[in-house]
Amino acid sequence: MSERVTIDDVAALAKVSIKTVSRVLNDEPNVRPCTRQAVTSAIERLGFRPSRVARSLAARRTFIVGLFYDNPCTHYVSNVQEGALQACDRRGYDLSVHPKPFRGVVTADEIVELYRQARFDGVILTPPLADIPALVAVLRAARVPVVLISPVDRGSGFPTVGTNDRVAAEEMTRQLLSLGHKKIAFVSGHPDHKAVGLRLEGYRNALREAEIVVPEDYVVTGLNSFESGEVAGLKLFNLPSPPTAIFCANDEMAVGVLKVANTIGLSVPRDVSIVGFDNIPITAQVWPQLSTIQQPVREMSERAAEILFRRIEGGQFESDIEHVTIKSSLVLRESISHPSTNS
Amino acid sequence: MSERVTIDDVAALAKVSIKTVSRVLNDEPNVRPCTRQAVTSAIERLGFRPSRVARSLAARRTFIVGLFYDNPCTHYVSNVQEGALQACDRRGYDLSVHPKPFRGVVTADEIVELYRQARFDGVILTPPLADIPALVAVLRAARVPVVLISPVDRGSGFPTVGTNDRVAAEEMTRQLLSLGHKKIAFVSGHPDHKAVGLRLEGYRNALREAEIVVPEDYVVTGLNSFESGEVAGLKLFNLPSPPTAIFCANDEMAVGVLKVANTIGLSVPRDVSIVGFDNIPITAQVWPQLSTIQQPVREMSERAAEILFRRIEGGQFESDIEHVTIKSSLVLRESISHPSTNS
DNA sequence: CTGAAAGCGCTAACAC
DNA sequence: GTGTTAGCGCTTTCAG
Repeated sequence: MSERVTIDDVAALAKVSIKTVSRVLNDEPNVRPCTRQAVTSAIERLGFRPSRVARSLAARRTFIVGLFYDNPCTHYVSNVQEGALQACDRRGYDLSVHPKPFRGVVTADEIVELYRQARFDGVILTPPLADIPALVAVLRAARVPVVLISPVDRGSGFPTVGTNDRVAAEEMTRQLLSLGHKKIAFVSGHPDHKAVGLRLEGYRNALREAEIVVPEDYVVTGLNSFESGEVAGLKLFNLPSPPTAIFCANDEMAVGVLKVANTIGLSVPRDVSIVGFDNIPITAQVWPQLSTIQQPVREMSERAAEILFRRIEGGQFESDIEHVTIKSSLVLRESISHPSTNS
Repeated sequence: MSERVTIDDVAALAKVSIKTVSRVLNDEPNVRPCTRQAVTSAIERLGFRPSRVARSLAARRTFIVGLFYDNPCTHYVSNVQEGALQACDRRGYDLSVHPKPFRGVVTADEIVELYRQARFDGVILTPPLADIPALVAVLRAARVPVVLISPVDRGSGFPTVGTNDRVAAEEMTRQLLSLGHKKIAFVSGHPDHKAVGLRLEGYRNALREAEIVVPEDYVVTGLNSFESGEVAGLKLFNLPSPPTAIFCANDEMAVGVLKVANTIGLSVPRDVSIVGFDNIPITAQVWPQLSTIQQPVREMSERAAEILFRRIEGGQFESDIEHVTIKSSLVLRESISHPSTNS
């Protein structure tokens, strides 16, 4: 009822030792049902809530995991958070979120610092932070329990969860090929993001497989932003022989390309097909709706959190490092069709 | 260097008492410069980092504030988080984020529970949670230090930061009137959101001021979502005498209306002007770009956090309750023009 | 099955 | 200026 009820108050009321109360709180065995009952009702009557702070100090575990990110895409971040939060909820952990602007090695030290001061039980890293070998190396050296969300699953020494960016990009490219497109361009993304690099690879693989040679000016580099998509689109549409389909490494750029197409009077998909990657909400709200690839971001971060919990709780015994891949899938909507005959 | 360096190790190395180390750590006065120097270098040499957990337990303060929200809009939430995070960073606080699906009073108890177990120093509430009197009342009864982000600034007993929704909506409506529109419709939002209610009031005020009577079927109710905007738009366009301008209580619905307009072959703004509210990124990425109202969400939550810190640190003396309003402003873009003569 | 005692690593009074 | 002594509210040996 009143302000500060402690475990001692409960023990006194239940006429047991604080150790017994502690046992009940932590669902430990070796407590007689009737004792347990007495403790429970004392807790109830006093409105006792154990202090996480005190528990953390004594148990030397905070039940807090740190989530570090540096990603300009709101939807990506928000999905990562939701997934992690959900997993945390289930397991009684708290999440501490930390947007860290990418500044190379400095950031790594900041993360270690926070890990040590705040005594996180573990840390989750998302791209592009998870893609920076130097940063990851510092965390390893500091023996921080980390799980990475990253398409790169080798050599980090940490468990990783990712998706099959390359294969999904291959599939989407094949989809365009199967519609009859031969002049397919690609707007690649920010060089720091490994994932978008893999998407470019997938695109190239599929075209090679179809024995189509891509003129180099069909591959333009964007920066993952809407604006960079506009620039890229303009460049492609002004080519002497413009493409009939444009595959963008992410949705924001695809929307940029779409807008430019509309602005200069091209009709989508009649004059040009456009596809993106990520399936952010806007792809379903523009006109025409964009075809894209659904990335299972929530599931990925949920999974990452679960792996982290297992390692935390498994202690040092869980030494094998797992790499999980969760599949992305095509979302086909209005923005694609057969190429028009006059192209 | 090694795993667990404590304040005792530092004290031993610096040949002082732990209290002196503590003084240095907390920048307290009454330490001779040379002693301070000795401590500092001992800290440096040992790589000591004070445990926040231990500090929290001893000081009976966690330096953590809880942020509770239940808002479907990703951009809103993300801006609130960023603002709060920034304020926290500056003042050495941590933020603990908690998406709480609105389930009436149950949620209030959950918040109190978390506050007591996690020992937050304070709590920030955003709409629509902050708009629920019953919920707020429970927090008051539990004596939780709270700051609300809410357009309603009276009677809660807590400090509040909000924006001038009604006045901004009045201005936007006047803007449409000044372009010559007389048939202006309004798509209102979810009834649980007080802010969108105020926007409707602003719309009505401006029309009353202009002595224009609005037919009741010009005001339709949406649910703040894109889809509900589509439905609302369809309804309005099918009216015997359709409006020449549509004001939506938020941007998502405005985008829905815009999409429907495009789909049924109306040209915006030639056939109909459309405006939204919030200035989310998509408004600048659709074609034509939407006029809207810029809500200073980041600044609001930053301010809310600062007020909370002041109250936490000011103890019980800071008893006056402040209500801060940060102005919203019009963002005029392509989606509005004079009504065409044939309407 | 249960309890006594000893911390966890820091801050807070109050001496000196 | 600085140190001593108590805690903060739990978990954890280790006896019983």
